Amino acid sequence: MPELPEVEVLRRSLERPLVGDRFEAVRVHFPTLREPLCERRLRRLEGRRVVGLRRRAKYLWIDASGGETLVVHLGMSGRLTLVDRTAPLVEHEHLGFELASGRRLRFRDPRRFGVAFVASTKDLDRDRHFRHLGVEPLSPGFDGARLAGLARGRTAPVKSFLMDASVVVGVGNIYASEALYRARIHPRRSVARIARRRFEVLAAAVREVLGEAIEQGGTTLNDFADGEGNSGYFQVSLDVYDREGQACPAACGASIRRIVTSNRSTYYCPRCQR
DNA sequence: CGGTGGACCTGCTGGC
DNA sequence: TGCCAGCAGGTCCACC
Repeated sequence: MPELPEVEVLRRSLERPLVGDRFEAVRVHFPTLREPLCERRLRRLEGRRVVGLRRRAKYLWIDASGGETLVVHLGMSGRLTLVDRTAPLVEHEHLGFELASGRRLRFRDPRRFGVAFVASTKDLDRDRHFRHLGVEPLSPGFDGARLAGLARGRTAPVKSFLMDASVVVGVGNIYASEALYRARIHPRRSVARIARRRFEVLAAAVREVLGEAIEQGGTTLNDFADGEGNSGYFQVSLDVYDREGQACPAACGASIRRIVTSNRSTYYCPRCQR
């Protein structure tokens, strides 16, 4: 489900309601996620206030008072929503945080690819989940020169390269296809055969598509929703993703094609992208 | 080291 | 109508 824009939309939607609230009780209902939930660690949040929300890659960091941070990753199907504390448990509700305000932060994840844990705030950057991560695409350090440098000595298809979190974070299967369409680069083109100038175009395309998706509230294909349950709108602006057989939006006369690269569906225009 | 393909899970859809 | 293969927005790891 969620790539960088969806996690950022979630972060923004939760920031106002959560900051200043206090964790009163942590309930682990079903600990089996990609990494088993550690109830003992999670309960260290009890009694602490929320002081801020940050995002790193596709992870949400909820900083609590006393130097502890709740880290959440939504995997493919995870949802983090605010509900009334008395709302009934739903299927696949693994975890709930009861808040002093009378609400509950509910974490539900049918496919169980998500992650939730508590770590010391000051150690986050050295945590095994984060220490290998590459550049944030919306940070000033991300540009064509940086991408070209990271591509040096590599031969992978550009789509795999864009989705490699040790290179650049947050770009998943939807936005990789979309950025490459905007940059007019064929997804199978080796990064060894991309000129410096085209890396500038690609970096700009990545920034733009992620930025626009955030403004539109993210992409809701099936079930993405922000912390208040609102769906996104960017799905109507997707140029190629899941549009196999449809006319290229540039009206070039070709239709969108679907191929599989490293086990993921990839969409592109065979005429516009070279 | 870089690159690839499969494993991990449940649920929905489309074709027969 | 009902069944089932195929596919789904992520990440990690074994293997070449």
